[in-house]
Amino acid sequence: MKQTVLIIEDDRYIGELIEFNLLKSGYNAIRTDNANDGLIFLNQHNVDLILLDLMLPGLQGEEFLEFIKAKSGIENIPIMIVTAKTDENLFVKLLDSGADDFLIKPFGIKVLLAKTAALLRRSTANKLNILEMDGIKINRDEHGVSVENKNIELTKTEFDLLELFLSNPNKVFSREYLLSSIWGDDDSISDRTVDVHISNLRKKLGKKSKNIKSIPKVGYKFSV
Amino acid sequence: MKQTVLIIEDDRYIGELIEFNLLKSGYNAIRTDNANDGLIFLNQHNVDLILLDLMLPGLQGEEFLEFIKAKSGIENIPIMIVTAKTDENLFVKLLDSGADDFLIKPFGIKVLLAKTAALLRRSTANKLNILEMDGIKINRDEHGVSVENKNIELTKTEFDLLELFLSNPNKVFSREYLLSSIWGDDDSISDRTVDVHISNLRKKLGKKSKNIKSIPKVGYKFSV
DNA sequence: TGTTTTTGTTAAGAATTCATTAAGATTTAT
DNA sequence: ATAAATCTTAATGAATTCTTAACAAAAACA
Repeated sequence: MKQTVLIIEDDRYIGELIEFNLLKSGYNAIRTDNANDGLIFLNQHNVDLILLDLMLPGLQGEEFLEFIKAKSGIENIPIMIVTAKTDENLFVKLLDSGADDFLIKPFGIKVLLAKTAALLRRSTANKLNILEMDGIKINRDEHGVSVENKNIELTKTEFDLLELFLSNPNKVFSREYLLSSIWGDDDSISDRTVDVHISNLRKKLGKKSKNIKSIPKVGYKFSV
Repeated sequence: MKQTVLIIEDDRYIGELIEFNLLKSGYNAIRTDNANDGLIFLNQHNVDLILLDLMLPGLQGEEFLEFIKAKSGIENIPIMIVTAKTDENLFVKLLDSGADDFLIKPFGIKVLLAKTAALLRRSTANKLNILEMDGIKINRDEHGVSVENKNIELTKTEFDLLELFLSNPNKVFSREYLLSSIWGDDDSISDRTVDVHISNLRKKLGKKSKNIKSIPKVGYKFSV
C-alpha cells in the first residue's frame, strides 16, 4: 500500500523537483504552493508525511506547523521542514513545535529520499496494531476484523479499504486516490471496480455499512 | 505475579514518562539513567523486559546490548530499543545483535504499552518448554509433537513452523517473513516452498490441520 | 418533471493464488 | 560411500478473488 507525501512549497522548481523524485520512488506525492490548500488536502485525504517550506505566502510555515500539531486527527503526521535558513534557535523552536526533521536547501536527491524514508518508517513502526471505530475493529497483525465483537472475513482488498477508512474517519477518498493507494500504479483498472469492492465490504459489515457514505461525484468516506 | 521492566534511559523526562505509564499498567518498572546501574540491577533481580535507550553516557547502548546477549543467564531477556534514530543499517545491526523491537521517538503511550505487552507475551510463550494449543502440543527440549496425545513426527522445518505458530496464535505470517525467520537470509528460495511445507505439516496434523488458515494474498496463521 | 449522470448490485468469466503431487537435488545418517 | 530422509522446485488442478459489463436505482441537473 502506497504512502502519501504532501509537499507544501511555493518555489515551483523545488516543489516539482521533490514531487518528481518522490513519485519516481513509488510514493503518492501531492504538491500545493500554499498552506491553505495544504490544509484543505489534509482534511480530505490520508497523508503520511508533510514536507513543509517555511517561507510561504499567506499563512506562515511556523503557524501552520503549530496548527497541525494542535489539530486532532492529523497531529501525528510527521513533518519535515524544508528551508534555506540555518538559524540554530529557529531549529530548536521548530523542534519544540513538533517538527520532526529538516531538509536544508540546497539538498541532494539522495538526502531527500533517505530522510523521507526514515520518517515514514518511523511512523509505520509506531502504528497501533488495533484500530476501532464505532464497533468496527481491525487487528493488523491478525488480519482480523470484527463488527460488534463478531468476527467477519474480509479479502485483502476489502481489509485494506477498511483500514484506510478507519485510519481516516470522515475523510473523503476519491476513487482515483483509492486506486492509486490500494491498487498501485495500474492504470488499466476501472473506477467502477472500487464501487464493487465497496459494495462487497458494505455487505459484510451488515448494519455498520451505513458508516461508509457515498459522496456523489467525489468518492467515499467513513463517517463517525 | 507482576512482570518487571528495566528502563535504561538518561533523558529524565522520557524515562519518567515510561516508568509512570508502566507502573500505572500494573508492571514493576525500574529506571536507571546509565548502563552500569542497569547491569547492577540485572545481576540482583529478575527482569522480564529491558527498554534500552541507545544514547547513553558511558557505555553505549549498542555495546550494552551485545554485552547482555553474551552473558549467560540474562541473554534471553527481550530488549526493546528506544531511539530517535531511523537508520536502516543500524536497525539491521541491532536486530542482529539480539534486539527484539524498536520504539521510535517520538512515540505515543498506547504504542509503548502495546509493544511492551506484546514482547512480554511473546517471551513468556518462548520461555515455556511445552507449548499447547487446542490439543496440539510441542516439547522444545525433546523436539516432540503430539496431537491429542498421539505422537507425530515432524521434520525440523515443520517443527519450526509449528513452534512459531503456537508461540503466536492468530498472528498472520507472510511467506516472506516465514522465509526470513525460519529459512534465514537466503534470497534464492521460492515463496512456494513455504506452501509445500505447510501442506506437509497439515497432513501430519490430521484433523487439527484446520487450525492453520490460509489468508489469501497475505500469508498463513494459526487460529484458535 | 424529465433527462442525464452517477452509484449499487449482480453474476460470469478472467486472473490470481493456493494445495498437492511427484521427481530430482541436497543433506544427513550409517 | 551408500542409503535414507528431507528439501526445493515445477506442474497441475482446485479454490478464491478480482474485474468487468449489464442493468437497476438513486442523485444531480436543467
